Amino acid sequence: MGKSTHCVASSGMKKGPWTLAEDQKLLAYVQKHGHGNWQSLPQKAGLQRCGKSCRLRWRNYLRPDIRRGNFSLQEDRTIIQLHALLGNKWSAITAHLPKRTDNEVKNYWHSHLKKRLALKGYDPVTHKPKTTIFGSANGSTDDPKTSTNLNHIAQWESARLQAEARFGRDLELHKQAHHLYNNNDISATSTILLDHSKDFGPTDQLYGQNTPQCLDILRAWESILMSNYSEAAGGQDHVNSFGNGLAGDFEPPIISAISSSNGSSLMDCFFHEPIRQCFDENYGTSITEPFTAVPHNMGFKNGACLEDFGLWEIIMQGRKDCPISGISM
DNA sequence: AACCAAGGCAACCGCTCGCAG
DNA sequence: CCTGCGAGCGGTTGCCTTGGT
Repeated sequence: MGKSTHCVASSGMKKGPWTLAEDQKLLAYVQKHGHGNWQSLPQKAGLQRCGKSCRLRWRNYLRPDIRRGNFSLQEDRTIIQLHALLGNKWSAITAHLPKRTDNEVKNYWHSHLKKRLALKGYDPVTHKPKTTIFGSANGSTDDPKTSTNLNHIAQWESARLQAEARFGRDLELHKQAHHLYNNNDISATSTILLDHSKDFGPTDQLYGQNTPQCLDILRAWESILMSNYSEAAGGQDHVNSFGNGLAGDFEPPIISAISSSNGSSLMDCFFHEPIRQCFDENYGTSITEPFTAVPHNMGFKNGACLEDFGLWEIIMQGRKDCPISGISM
């Protein structure tokens, strides 16, 4: 283990809140020279701070690509779902929240989301109901809402296990596909991916070998909810009624996003109405909150967020045989 | 208006990880 | 392989703000 690098207040280093002048000094220095070695930066920049403090200030506050302000419902959901999957891995969670810092997400979790879950009777650590899954605190499951919530939690757990299993299989299959692709055996690559899509649906081939696990579980969960909803709705398509204008079957949501041409946001495509309702019931968020639309200039002409397809983009970059039309590369 | 408690958030601290020598 | 160092991560602290009395 390395020597501790924390700031020593007695050595003349300043601590506490940063002043505007300090911010300006740090900002100016980094913009001109880059941060380079954080340990030596304060001296070069003329700051009475330790390097660690400078690094933190830059990362969490001064960096130009930071989005501040309220978290959208979409971000809320992402945090909650990823926290259920990853636990307190704030950096990993933040990796899926563009322009947010891990510190901000962590604080937001502790001050807002955790409480919301607790308020709804869920353990913020396990994301399971605080009472036993087979009955409420008073031993009754008569309350239909409680019953629904428990059912959703069971579905979530089922999705998680399903996703874990699938992730393992995905990895192996895509290793094979990737190997063949590297050897220019496009035909064999397609065969593997198409066979795979028979089992798991076509979205998987979009991601290539590095399917993000979080998206995988979201899809798994969603597919369970969608199939259940379909049954409950007597086979009628209520799912697509929200806004992406698609008719008919329960298409995998990401494919819905890609094939939609009316400018609907990723929210519209990725999380259909019943899932929002379910989420609202489970986590107490308000569906009346305006959804943050994904800017239409982020990649897909229809508004789907290219960042969500980042790995696929990397894989497909420069390829002329991109299977989906209408995508800006 | 003054006080107090609670909440929110920026910053700190200690530890681990990864890498170079 | 071992050691030292810088960077990153997650938990915690403490100050400031806000809301209630």
